[in-house]
Amino acid sequence: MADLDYEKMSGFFKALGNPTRLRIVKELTEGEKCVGEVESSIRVSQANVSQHLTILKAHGIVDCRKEGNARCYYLRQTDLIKKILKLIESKEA
Amino acid sequence: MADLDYEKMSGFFKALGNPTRLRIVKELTEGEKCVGEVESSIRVSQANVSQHLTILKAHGIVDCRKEGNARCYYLRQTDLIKKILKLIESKEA
DNA sequence: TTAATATATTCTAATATTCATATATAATCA
DNA sequence: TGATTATATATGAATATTAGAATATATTAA
Repeated sequence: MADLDYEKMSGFFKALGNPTRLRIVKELTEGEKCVGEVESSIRVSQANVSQHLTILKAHGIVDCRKEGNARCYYLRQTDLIKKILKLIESKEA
Repeated sequence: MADLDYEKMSGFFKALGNPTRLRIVKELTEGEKCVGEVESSIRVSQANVSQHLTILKAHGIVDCRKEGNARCYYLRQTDLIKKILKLIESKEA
């Protein structure tokens, strides 16, 4: 196996290593949502949601598209993310 | 599904969200190693390795046992960790 | 064009992380 | 016992993260 890019790999974990971002990601496993929808479902300020989405996007976890004056965010690799979350959720303490 | 503990889950990701800790974890997927062995394989100072191992232990990722005056660290859930790492490693950019 | 809506960005203060240095502890050996 | 080996912990400086407040931008509606 070739050398792993630990910086990049750890960056992925780091992006998920914040409770608010994890909640956002979990919301998006249900499907694409715009910022306002995420904001109201997790009850975090619009600015903060936007900041976290920017971080998730920078790490390649989400992407977005415009729709009117809204921006719809979605997971880039839904299956991968779902599998990982499932593994962690099933992990006993 | 019951409410998820996002603090705890994100703590798990956060623990893996550092390149040095990820390298340590990767080393331990090969089997139990004592601090000195980890130190020489990843070339990080003893104190720093110890600090990172303490963090990994606090998040339930590793545990350790004494053997003489050495301490052997091992993954608590080897299969789970291996599965997760494999998923991430196979993920395209 | 102006107003309203949706989202992003900038700035700041509080807090957390990281690594290095120095020191402490604990087990083994002579 | 004292010396050595292996590991852990305390401290501090540099840096990063976080959330909130204020403001900016972009799209749509009037």
